Amino acid sequence: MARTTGSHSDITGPRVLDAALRLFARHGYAAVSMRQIAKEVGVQAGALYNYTPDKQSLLFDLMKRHMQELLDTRSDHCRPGTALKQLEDFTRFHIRYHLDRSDEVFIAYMELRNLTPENFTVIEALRRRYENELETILQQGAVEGVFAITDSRIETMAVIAMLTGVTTWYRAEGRLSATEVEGIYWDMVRKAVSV
Amino acid sequence: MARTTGSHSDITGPRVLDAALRLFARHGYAAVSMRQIAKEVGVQAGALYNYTPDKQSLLFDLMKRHMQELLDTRSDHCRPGTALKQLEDFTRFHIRYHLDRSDEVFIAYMELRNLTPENFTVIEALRRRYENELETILQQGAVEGVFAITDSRIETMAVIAMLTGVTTWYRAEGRLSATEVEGIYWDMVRKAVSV
DNA sequence: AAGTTAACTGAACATTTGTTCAGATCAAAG
DNA sequence: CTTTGATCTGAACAAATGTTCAGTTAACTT
Repeated sequence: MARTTGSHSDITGPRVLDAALRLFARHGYAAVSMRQIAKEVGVQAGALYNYTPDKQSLLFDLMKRHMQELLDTRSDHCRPGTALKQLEDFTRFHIRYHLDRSDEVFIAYMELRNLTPENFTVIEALRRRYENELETILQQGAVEGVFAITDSRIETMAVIAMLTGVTTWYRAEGRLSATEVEGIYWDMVRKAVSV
Repeated sequence: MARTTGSHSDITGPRVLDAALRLFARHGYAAVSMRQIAKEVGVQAGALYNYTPDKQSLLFDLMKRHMQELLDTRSDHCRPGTALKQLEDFTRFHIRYHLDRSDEVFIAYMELRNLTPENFTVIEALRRRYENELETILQQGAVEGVFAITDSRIETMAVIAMLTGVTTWYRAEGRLSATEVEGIYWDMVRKAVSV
Protein backbone atom coordinates (compact mmCIF):
# COMPACT_ATOMS: atom_id res chain seq x y z
CA MET A 1 0.00 0.00 0.00
CA ALA A 2 0.95 3.59 -0.27
CA ARG A 3 2.76 5.56 2.31
CA THR A 4 0.36 7.35 4.62
CA THR A 5 2.43 8.94 7.34
CA GLY A 6 5.78 10.40 6.55
CA SER A 7 4.37 11.73 3.32
CA HIS A 8 5.37 15.28 2.55
CA SER A 9 2.42 16.12 0.38
CA ASP A 10 0.35 17.42 3.28
CA ILE A 11 3.23 19.75 4.15
CA THR A 12 4.45 20.72 0.72
CA GLY A 13 0.98 21.22 -0.74
CA PRO A 14 0.03 24.16 1.49
CA ARG A 15 3.54 25.55 1.23
CA VAL A 16 3.14 25.80 -2.52
CA LEU A 17 -0.01 27.87 -2.18
CA ASP A 18 1.58 29.98 0.54
CA ALA A 19 4.62 30.75 -1.57
CA ALA A 20 2.47 31.53 -4.60
CA LEU A 21 0.31 33.84 -2.48
CA ARG A 22 3.23 35.82 -1.14
CA LEU A 23 5.05 36.06 -4.46
CA PHE A 24 1.98 36.91 -6.53
CA ALA A 25 1.07 39.63 -4.04
CA ARG A 26 4.56 41.06 -4.07
CA HIS A 27 5.48 40.94 -7.77
CA GLY A 28 2.29 40.10 -9.65
CA TYR A 29 1.14 36.85 -11.23
CA ALA A 30 2.75 37.37 -14.63
CA ALA A 31 6.08 38.43 -13.13
CA VAL A 32 6.48 35.32 -10.96
CA SER A 33 7.86 32.11 -12.46
CA MET A 34 7.19 28.56 -11.37
CA ARG A 35 10.88 28.28 -10.57
CA GLN A 36 10.68 31.19 -8.13
CA ILE A 37 7.77 29.54 -6.36
CA ALA A 38 9.65 26.23 -6.27
CA LYS A 39 12.72 27.91 -4.82
CA GLU A 40 10.62 29.48 -2.06
CA VAL A 41 9.20 26.05 -1.23
CA GLY A 42 12.65 24.48 -1.39
CA VAL A 43 11.92 22.13 -4.23
CA GLN A 44 12.50 21.78 -7.97
CA ALA A 45 10.02 23.33 -10.38
CA GLY A 46 8.77 20.00 -11.65
CA ALA A 47 7.64 18.95 -8.17
CA LEU A 48 5.04 21.73 -8.12
CA TYR A 49 3.01 19.81 -10.65
CA ASN A 50 2.19 17.22 -7.99
CA TYR A 51 0.10 19.93 -6.38
CA THR A 52 -1.30 21.99 -9.22
CA PRO A 53 -2.14 21.14 -12.82
CA ASP A 54 -0.69 24.48 -13.95
CA LYS A 55 0.20 28.02 -12.94
CA GLN A 56 -3.25 29.38 -13.73
CA SER A 57 -4.87 27.00 -11.25
CA LEU A 58 -2.58 28.33 -8.55
CA LEU A 59 -3.98 31.81 -9.06
CA PHE A 60 -7.54 30.62 -9.44
CA ASP A 61 -7.38 28.45 -6.30
CA LEU A 62 -5.97 31.32 -4.25
CA MET A 63 -8.71 33.68 -5.41
CA LYS A 64 -11.52 31.19 -5.02
CA ARG A 65 -10.39 30.16 -1.56
CA HIS A 66 -10.18 33.80 -0.51
CA MET A 67 -13.63 34.74 -1.80
CA GLN A 68 -15.12 31.56 -0.39
CA GLU A 69 -13.65 32.20 3.06
CA LEU A 70 -14.71 35.84 2.90
CA LEU A 71 -18.31 34.85 2.23
CA ASP A 72 -18.31 32.05 4.80
CA THR A 73 -16.77 34.12 7.59
CA ARG A 74 -19.08 37.00 6.86
CA SER A 75 -22.14 34.76 6.98
CA ASP A 76 -20.98 33.48 10.40
CA HIS A 77 -20.75 37.03 11.72
CA CYS A 78 -24.10 38.04 10.26
CA ARG A 79 -26.66 39.07 12.89
CA PRO A 80 -30.16 40.38 12.30
CA GLY A 81 -30.79 44.01 13.24
CA THR A 82 -31.49 47.46 11.91
CA ALA A 83 -29.90 48.53 8.66
CA LEU A 84 -27.64 50.90 10.56
CA LYS A 85 -26.40 48.17 12.88
CA GLN A 86 -25.91 45.79 9.98
CA LEU A 87 -23.94 48.40 8.08
CA GLU A 88 -21.71 48.90 11.10
CA ASP A 89 -21.15 45.15 11.34
CA PHE A 90 -20.34 44.94 7.65
CA THR A 91 -17.95 47.89 7.78
CA ARG A 92 -16.04 46.67 10.81
CA PHE A 93 -15.94 43.11 9.53
CA HIS A 94 -14.71 44.16 6.11
CA ILE A 95 -11.89 46.30 7.46
CA ARG A 96 -10.71 43.80 10.04
CA TYR A 97 -10.87 40.88 7.65
CA HIS A 98 -9.06 42.74 4.90
CA LEU A 99 -6.34 44.04 7.20
CA ASP A 100 -5.69 40.46 8.30
CA ARG A 101 -5.33 39.19 4.73
CA SER A 102 -3.71 41.95 2.76
CA ASP A 103 -1.95 39.56 0.37
CA GLU A 104 -5.15 37.73 -0.55
CA VAL A 105 -7.05 40.98 -1.00
CA PHE A 106 -4.32 42.44 -3.15
CA ILE A 107 -4.37 39.45 -5.47
CA ALA A 108 -8.15 39.26 -5.60
CA TYR A 109 -8.32 42.88 -6.78
CA MET A 110 -5.24 43.09 -8.97
CA GLU A 111 -4.99 39.80 -10.79
CA LEU A 112 -8.51 39.50 -12.16
CA ARG A 113 -7.29 40.16 -15.68
CA ASN A 114 -4.84 37.28 -15.49
CA LEU A 115 -7.64 34.77 -15.01
CA THR A 116 -8.89 32.77 -17.98
CA PRO A 117 -12.38 33.88 -19.03
CA GLU A 118 -14.04 30.86 -17.40
CA ASN A 119 -12.16 31.34 -14.13
CA PHE A 120 -12.91 35.06 -14.21
CA THR A 121 -16.62 34.33 -14.43
CA VAL A 122 -16.47 32.18 -11.29
CA ILE A 123 -14.54 34.73 -9.22
CA GLU A 124 -16.65 37.61 -10.47
CA ALA A 125 -19.80 35.80 -9.36
CA LEU A 126 -18.41 35.30 -5.85
CA ARG A 127 -17.37 38.92 -5.63
CA ARG A 128 -20.80 40.00 -6.80
CA ARG A 129 -22.44 37.94 -4.08
CA TYR A 130 -20.37 39.75 -1.48
CA GLU A 131 -21.16 43.17 -2.92
CA ASN A 132 -24.84 42.27 -2.99
CA GLU A 133 -24.83 41.76 0.77
CA LEU A 134 -23.82 45.37 1.24
CA GLU A 135 -26.26 46.57 -1.39
CA THR A 136 -29.11 44.76 0.38
CA ILE A 137 -28.24 46.52 3.62
CA LEU A 138 -28.24 49.90 1.92
CA GLN A 139 -31.57 49.21 0.26
CA GLN A 140 -33.06 48.10 3.55
CA GLY A 141 -31.83 51.32 5.13
CA ALA A 142 -33.50 53.30 2.37
CA VAL A 143 -36.79 51.53 3.13
CA GLU A 144 -36.35 52.27 6.84
CA GLY A 145 -35.78 55.89 5.87
CA VAL A 146 -32.37 56.14 7.55
CA PHE A 147 -30.18 55.98 4.42
CA ALA A 148 -30.15 58.40 1.50
CA ILE A 149 -29.76 56.15 -1.50
CA THR A 150 -29.86 57.59 -5.02
CA ASP A 151 -28.56 54.52 -6.84
CA SER A 152 -27.83 51.64 -4.51
CA ARG A 153 -25.32 50.05 -6.86
CA ILE A 154 -23.16 53.18 -6.93
CA GLU A 155 -23.27 53.71 -3.22
CA THR A 156 -22.33 50.05 -2.75
CA MET A 157 -19.31 50.33 -5.01
CA ALA A 158 -18.28 53.62 -3.43
CA VAL A 159 -18.35 52.23 0.10
CA ILE A 160 -16.52 49.04 -0.84
CA ALA A 161 -13.82 50.95 -2.70
CA MET A 162 -13.30 53.22 0.27
CA LEU A 163 -13.09 50.33 2.74
CA THR A 164 -10.88 48.10 0.64
CA GLY A 165 -8.50 50.98 0.01
CA VAL A 166 -7.39 50.70 3.61
CA THR A 167 -5.12 47.81 2.65
CA THR A 168 -3.03 50.03 0.39
CA TRP A 169 -1.69 52.25 3.14
CA TYR A 170 -2.30 50.55 6.51
CA ARG A 171 0.79 49.23 8.27
CA ALA A 172 0.50 47.31 11.53
CA GLU A 173 3.51 49.21 12.89
CA GLY A 174 1.90 52.54 12.00
CA ARG A 175 0.63 55.10 14.46
CA LEU A 176 -2.96 53.82 14.48
CA SER A 177 -4.35 50.51 15.66
CA ALA A 178 -6.71 48.48 13.50
CA THR A 179 -9.53 49.27 15.92
CA GLU A 180 -8.95 53.02 15.64
CA VAL A 181 -8.93 52.79 11.86
CA GLU A 182 -12.12 50.77 12.01
CA GLY A 183 -13.79 53.51 14.03
CA ILE A 184 -12.74 56.32 11.71
CA TYR A 185 -13.95 54.46 8.64
CA TRP A 186 -17.25 53.57 10.28
CA ASP A 187 -17.83 57.25 11.06
CA MET A 188 -17.26 58.17 7.44
CA VAL A 189 -19.37 55.37 6.01
CA ARG A 190 -22.26 56.07 8.35
CA LYS A 191 -22.30 59.76 7.52
CA ALA A 192 -21.82 59.17 3.80
CA VAL A 193 -24.97 57.10 3.40
CA SER A 194 -27.16 58.61 6.12
CA VAL A 195 -30.00 61.00 5.29
CA MET B 1 20.94 67.54 -43.63
CA ALA B 2 18.44 65.27 -41.97
CA ARG B 3 14.96 64.76 -43.16
CA THR B 4 12.49 67.03 -41.39
CA THR B 5 9.11 66.58 -43.02
CA GLY B 6 7.94 63.20 -44.16
CA SER B 7 9.60 61.68 -41.14
CA HIS B 8 7.51 59.09 -39.39
CA SER B 9 9.04 59.52 -35.98
CA ASP B 10 6.56 62.17 -34.95
CA ILE B 11 3.78 59.77 -35.89
CA THR B 12 5.21 56.48 -34.76
CA GLY B 13 6.55 57.85 -31.49
CA PRO B 14 3.15 58.71 -29.98
CA ARG B 15 1.68 55.54 -31.46
CA VAL B 16 4.16 53.48 -29.50
CA LEU B 17 3.12 55.09 -26.23
CA ASP B 18 -0.56 54.78 -27.18
CA ALA B 19 -0.23 51.08 -27.94
CA ALA B 20 1.73 50.47 -24.75
CA LEU B 21 -0.91 52.36 -22.77
CA ARG B 22 -3.79 50.33 -24.14
CA LEU B 23 -2.03 46.97 -23.87
CA PHE B 24 -0.60 47.55 -20.39
CA ALA B 25 -4.03 48.62 -19.15
CA ARG B 26 -5.70 45.58 -20.70
CA HIS B 27 -3.24 42.81 -19.87
CA GLY B 28 -0.74 44.25 -17.43
CA TYR B 29 2.84 45.36 -17.92
CA ALA B 30 4.50 42.00 -17.32
CA ALA B 31 2.07 40.16 -19.58
CA VAL B 32 2.67 42.40 -22.61
CA SER B 33 5.67 41.80 -24.87
CA MET B 34 7.52 44.30 -26.98
CA ARG B 35 6.45 42.28 -30.03
CA GLN B 36 2.78 42.75 -29.15
CA ILE B 37 3.29 46.49 -28.85
CA ALA B 38 5.17 46.52 -32.16
CA LYS B 39 2.39 44.59 -33.87
CA GLU B 40 -0.19 47.09 -32.61
CA VAL B 41 1.89 49.92 -34.04
CA GLY B 42 2.42 48.03 -37.29
CA VAL B 43 6.18 47.78 -37.02
CA GLN B 44 8.87 45.27 -36.10
CA ALA B 45 9.94 44.96 -32.45
CA GLY B 46 13.40 46.39 -33.10
CA ALA B 47 11.93 49.66 -34.37
CA LEU B 48 10.47 50.41 -30.95
CA TYR B 49 13.97 51.08 -29.67
CA ASN B 50 14.11 54.24 -31.76
CA TYR B 51 11.52 55.63 -29.35
CA THR B 52 12.31 54.12 -25.99
CA PRO B 53 15.55 52.86 -24.43
CA ASP B 54 13.71 49.89 -22.96
CA LYS B 55 10.37 48.48 -21.87
CA GLN B 56 10.63 49.87 -18.35
CA SER B 57 10.91 53.43 -19.70
CA LEU B 58 7.68 52.91 -21.58
CA LEU B 59 5.87 52.22 -18.32
CA PHE B 60 7.67 54.97 -16.45
CA ASP B 61 6.98 57.57 -19.14
CA LEU B 62 3.29 56.69 -19.23
CA MET B 63 2.99 56.99 -15.48
CA LYS B 64 5.01 60.17 -15.20
CA ARG B 65 3.12 61.84 -18.01
CA HIS B 66 -0.17 60.91 -16.40
CA MET B 67 0.74 62.18 -12.94
CA GLN B 68 2.28 65.30 -14.40
CA GLU B 69 -0.84 66.09 -16.45
CA LEU B 70 -3.05 65.32 -13.48
CA LEU B 71 -1.19 67.82 -11.32
CA ASP B 72 -1.02 70.45 -14.06
CA THR B 73 -4.68 70.23 -15.02
CA ARG B 74 -5.71 70.29 -11.40
CA SER B 75 -3.64 73.38 -10.70
CA ASP B 76 -5.32 75.10 -13.68
CA HIS B 77 -8.76 74.35 -12.26
CA CYS B 78 -7.81 75.43 -8.76
CA ARG B 79 -9.82 78.38 -7.47
CA PRO B 80 -9.64 79.98 -4.04
CA GLY B 81 -12.68 79.58 -1.82
CA THR B 82 -14.06 77.92 1.27
CA ALA B 83 -12.88 74.44 2.16
CA LEU B 84 -16.30 73.06 1.25
CA LYS B 85 -16.22 74.66 -2.19
CA GLN B 86 -12.66 73.51 -2.76
CA LEU B 87 -13.57 69.98 -1.76
CA GLU B 88 -16.42 70.02 -4.25
CA ASP B 89 -14.08 71.23 -6.96
CA PHE B 90 -11.56 68.55 -6.13
CA THR B 91 -14.20 65.80 -6.07
CA ARG B 92 -15.79 66.75 -9.37
CA PHE B 93 -12.44 67.31 -11.02
CA HIS B 94 -11.07 63.99 -9.83
CA ILE B 95 -14.05 61.98 -11.05
CA ARG B 96 -14.30 63.69 -14.40
CA TYR B 97 -10.59 63.50 -15.06
CA HIS B 98 -10.35 59.85 -14.05
CA LEU B 99 -13.37 58.83 -16.09
CA ASP B 100 -11.77 60.42 -19.13
CA ARG B 101 -8.50 58.53 -18.67
CA SER B 102 -9.40 55.13 -17.33
CA ASP B 103 -6.43 53.40 -18.96
CA GLU B 104 -3.89 55.80 -17.49
CA VAL B 105 -5.47 55.61 -14.04
CA PHE B 106 -5.55 51.84 -14.15
CA ILE B 107 -1.87 51.66 -14.95
CA ALA B 108 -0.90 54.30 -12.43
CA TYR B 109 -2.56 52.33 -9.65
CA MET B 110 -1.81 48.77 -10.72
CA GLU B 111 1.69 48.78 -12.11
CA LEU B 112 3.54 50.54 -9.33
CA ARG B 113 5.28 47.34 -8.32
CA ASN B 114 6.65 46.87 -11.81
CA LEU B 115 8.63 50.09 -11.59
CA THR B 116 12.30 49.97 -10.72
CA PRO B 117 12.96 51.37 -7.23
CA GLU B 118 14.26 54.69 -8.58
CA ASN B 119 11.30 55.13 -10.91
CA PHE B 120 8.92 54.15 -8.14
CA THR B 121 10.30 56.90 -5.94
CA VAL B 122 9.61 59.51 -8.61
CA ILE B 123 6.03 58.40 -9.26
CA GLU B 124 5.30 58.00 -5.57
CA ALA B 125 6.41 61.58 -4.96
CA LEU B 126 4.07 62.89 -7.65
CA ARG B 127 1.20 60.87 -6.29
CA ARG B 128 1.92 62.15 -2.83
CA ARG B 129 1.79 65.74 -4.05
CA TYR B 130 -1.66 65.14 -5.45
CA GLU B 131 -2.90 63.49 -2.27
CA ASN B 132 -1.51 66.38 -0.26
CA GLU B 133 -3.73 68.82 -2.12
CA LEU B 134 -6.78 66.99 -0.85
CA GLU B 135 -5.32 66.66 2.64
CA THR B 136 -4.72 70.41 2.76
CA ILE B 137 -8.35 71.07 1.90
CA LEU B 138 -9.55 68.71 4.63
CA GLN B 139 -7.26 70.33 7.18
CA GLN B 140 -8.46 73.78 6.17
CA GLY B 141 -12.05 72.61 6.60
CA ALA B 142 -11.19 71.35 10.07
CA VAL B 143 -9.83 74.80 10.96
CA GLU B 144 -12.97 76.42 9.56
CA GLY B 145 -14.95 74.02 11.74
CA VAL B 146 -16.96 72.54 8.87
CA PHE B 147 -15.13 69.21 8.55
CA ALA B 148 -14.83 66.48 11.19
CA ILE B 149 -11.25 65.29 10.83
CA THR B 150 -9.82 62.69 13.20
CA ASP B 151 -6.67 61.91 11.23
CA SER B 152 -6.41 63.91 8.02
CA ARG B 153 -4.19 61.35 6.32
CA ILE B 154 -6.74 58.59 6.75
CA GLU B 155 -9.65 60.67 5.61
CA THR B 156 -7.61 61.72 2.59
CA MET B 157 -6.84 58.15 1.61
CA ALA B 158 -10.43 57.07 2.20
CA VAL B 159 -11.86 59.79 -0.02
CA ILE B 160 -9.35 59.18 -2.80
CA ALA B 161 -9.94 55.43 -2.74
CA MET B 162 -13.66 55.98 -2.98
CA LEU B 163 -13.37 58.43 -5.86
CA THR B 164 -10.81 56.50 -7.85
CA GLY B 165 -12.87 53.34 -7.52
CA VAL B 166 -15.36 54.84 -9.93
CA THR B 167 -13.12 53.80 -12.81
CA THR B 168 -13.54 50.11 -11.99
CA TRP B 169 -17.24 49.95 -12.71
CA TYR B 170 -18.25 53.05 -14.72
CA ARG B 171 -19.15 52.46 -18.34
CA ALA B 172 -19.97 55.37 -20.63
CA GLU B 173 -22.83 53.35 -22.15
CA GLY B 174 -24.24 52.62 -18.67
CA ARG B 175 -27.47 53.99 -17.27
CA LEU B 176 -25.87 57.02 -15.59
CA SER B 177 -24.08 59.98 -17.09
CA ALA B 178 -20.74 61.13 -15.79
CA THR B 179 -22.41 64.24 -14.38
CA GLU B 180 -24.94 62.21 -12.42
CA VAL B 181 -22.19 60.02 -11.00
CA GLU B 182 -20.26 63.15 -10.09
CA GLY B 183 -23.24 64.44 -8.13
CA ILE B 184 -23.80 61.22 -6.21
CA TYR B 185 -20.16 60.97 -5.23
CA TRP B 186 -20.02 64.59 -4.17
CA ASP B 187 -23.00 64.03 -1.89
CA MET B 188 -21.28 61.12 -0.24
CA VAL B 189 -17.92 62.83 0.13
CA ARG B 190 -19.46 65.98 1.58
CA LYS B 191 -21.46 64.08 4.16
CA ALA B 192 -18.59 61.73 5.00
CA VAL B 193 -16.23 64.51 6.10
CA SER B 194 -18.73 67.09 7.37
CA VAL B 195 -19.25 67.64 11.07
C1' DA C 1 20.87 63.10 -60.20
C1' DA C 2 23.58 62.14 -56.34
C1' DG C 3 24.24 62.02 -51.58
C1' DT C 4 22.61 61.88 -46.80
C1' DT C 5 20.51 59.91 -43.09
C1' DA C 6 16.31 58.93 -40.30
C1' DA C 7 13.38 54.95 -40.06
C1' DC C 8 12.81 50.47 -40.34
C1' DT C 9 13.48 45.20 -41.30
C1' DG C 10 14.79 40.74 -40.19
C1' DA C 11 17.68 37.84 -38.19
C1' DA C 12 20.27 36.78 -34.33
C1' DC C 13 21.60 36.64 -29.17
C1' DA C 14 21.32 34.70 -24.60
C1' DT C 15 17.80 33.96 -21.09
C1' DT C 16 13.79 32.60 -19.31
C1' DT C 17 9.28 30.71 -19.64
C1' DG C 18 5.62 26.69 -18.43
C1' DT C 19 5.48 22.04 -18.64
C1' DT C 20 6.78 16.99 -19.18
C1' DC C 21 8.89 12.81 -17.81
C1' DA C 22 12.20 8.95 -17.06
C1' DG C 23 14.50 7.73 -13.21
C1' DA C 24 16.27 8.19 -8.28
C1' DT C 25 14.92 8.08 -3.39
C1' DC C 26 13.06 6.20 0.49
C1' DA C 27 9.40 5.45 4.09
C1' DA C 28 5.90 2.29 4.83
C1' DA C 29 3.41 -2.36 3.88
C1' DG C 30 3.60 -7.24 3.37
C1' DC D 1 13.98 -8.30 3.30
C1' DT D 2 11.31 -7.30 -0.67
C1' DT D 3 7.85 -4.78 -2.84
C1' DT D 4 5.20 -0.73 -3.52
C1' DG D 5 4.23 3.77 -4.72
C1' DA D 6 4.20 8.57 -3.39
C1' DT D 7 7.54 12.28 -3.80
C1' DC D 8 10.93 14.55 -5.81
C1' DT D 9 15.18 15.48 -9.01
C1' DG D 10 17.36 16.92 -13.05
C1' DA D 11 17.41 17.25 -17.56
C1' DA D 12 14.99 18.24 -21.56
C1' DC D 13 11.45 20.63 -24.67
C1' DA D 14 9.64 24.22 -27.70
C1' DA D 15 8.21 28.73 -27.38
C1' DA D 16 8.71 33.35 -25.96
C1' DT D 17 11.30 37.02 -23.80
C1' DG D 18 14.03 41.90 -24.12
C1' DT D 19 17.44 43.73 -26.71
C1' DT D 20 21.08 44.50 -30.41
C1' DC D 21 22.62 45.46 -34.94
C1' DA D 22 24.16 45.06 -39.82
C1' DG D 23 21.85 46.16 -43.69
C1' DT D 24 17.75 47.89 -46.64
C1' DT D 25 14.56 51.54 -47.91
C1' DA D 26 13.11 55.87 -49.19
C1' DA D 27 12.25 60.83 -48.23
C1' DC D 28 14.70 64.63 -47.90
C1' DT D 29 18.70 68.26 -49.28
C1' DT D 30 21.92 69.98 -52.42
